[in-house]
Amino acid sequence: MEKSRSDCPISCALDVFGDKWSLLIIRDIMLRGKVSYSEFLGSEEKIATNILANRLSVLEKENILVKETSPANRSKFVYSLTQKGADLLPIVIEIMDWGAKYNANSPRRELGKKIQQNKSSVIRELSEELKKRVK
Amino acid sequence: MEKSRSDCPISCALDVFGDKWSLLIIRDIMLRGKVSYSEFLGSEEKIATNILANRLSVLEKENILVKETSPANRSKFVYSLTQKGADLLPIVIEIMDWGAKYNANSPRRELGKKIQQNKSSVIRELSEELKKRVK
DNA sequence: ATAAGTTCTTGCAAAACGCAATAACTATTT
DNA sequence: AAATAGTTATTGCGTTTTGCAAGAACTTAT
Repeated sequence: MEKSRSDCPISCALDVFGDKWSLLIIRDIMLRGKVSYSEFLGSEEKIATNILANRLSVLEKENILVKETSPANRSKFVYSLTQKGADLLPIVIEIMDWGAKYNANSPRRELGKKIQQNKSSVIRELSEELKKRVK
Repeated sequence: MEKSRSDCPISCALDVFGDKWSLLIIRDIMLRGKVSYSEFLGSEEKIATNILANRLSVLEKENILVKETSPANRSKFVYSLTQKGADLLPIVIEIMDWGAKYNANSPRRELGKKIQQNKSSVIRELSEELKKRVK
């Protein structure tokens, strides 16, 4: 059993994804269609390989991600969200909205504007999409 | 200017509060009526004094918190949320909901149950409350 | 003066991070 | 079956951040 700092749900959640990288991996899977180690490595934030390997193993252990061999290429692995992982969607969307609102260098693109106009419908629709590929 | 990893709003947001402690301080102010250094130190998660001092200065520099001398006790400081800080409320509430849903040791109390029943009304009402004491 | 309360700094050891190199594994090519 | 290429890690090492204990700086109360 891992040590948790307290029973506060916020504290427990931060014990899992309270760092600078975990939610970016979640974002890549959730919003950018990325599924593999090399695709995560390619993201603009340039996560280091050892950090990526560590986060993937933590997220898998926490049952947020599932790792499977790719059906197309059997030397490749594919990472998918579980329902627990897909349920992070509202958090990711809220963070995206706040970040876009308060960072001048983060212009809102299609999704960002849609969030601004009707956040709950974005969450509802993306949630349906995610449901189709949840493991 | 601080180095930001990318212009992605999620990445920029995590550059600010993507750690295990910042959102717990925000929680204390937002939901628990805490306002002072010693009150933050007293929280059950037991943040270290140097980490607390560092996080408070970062959050102040990022214009999420404002530090003022207490009107009641002039040897004391009081930390308040800015509008930018108060706008973190939806994120905090969503994290709280997710944490309560997936952590068996986080029983839902009054607020947790209210979030489960009608999340958007909780956010709306608390947002109004916060607006009254925003700096 | 002394004591007590509050906020913050310093020193030091431990853990996490960042970067480069390279290993392990599978599939493909020669 | 040897060599090559692609994917997913692991290792080593130096830097940064964290965690913990001690105590300093400041204000107020006695």
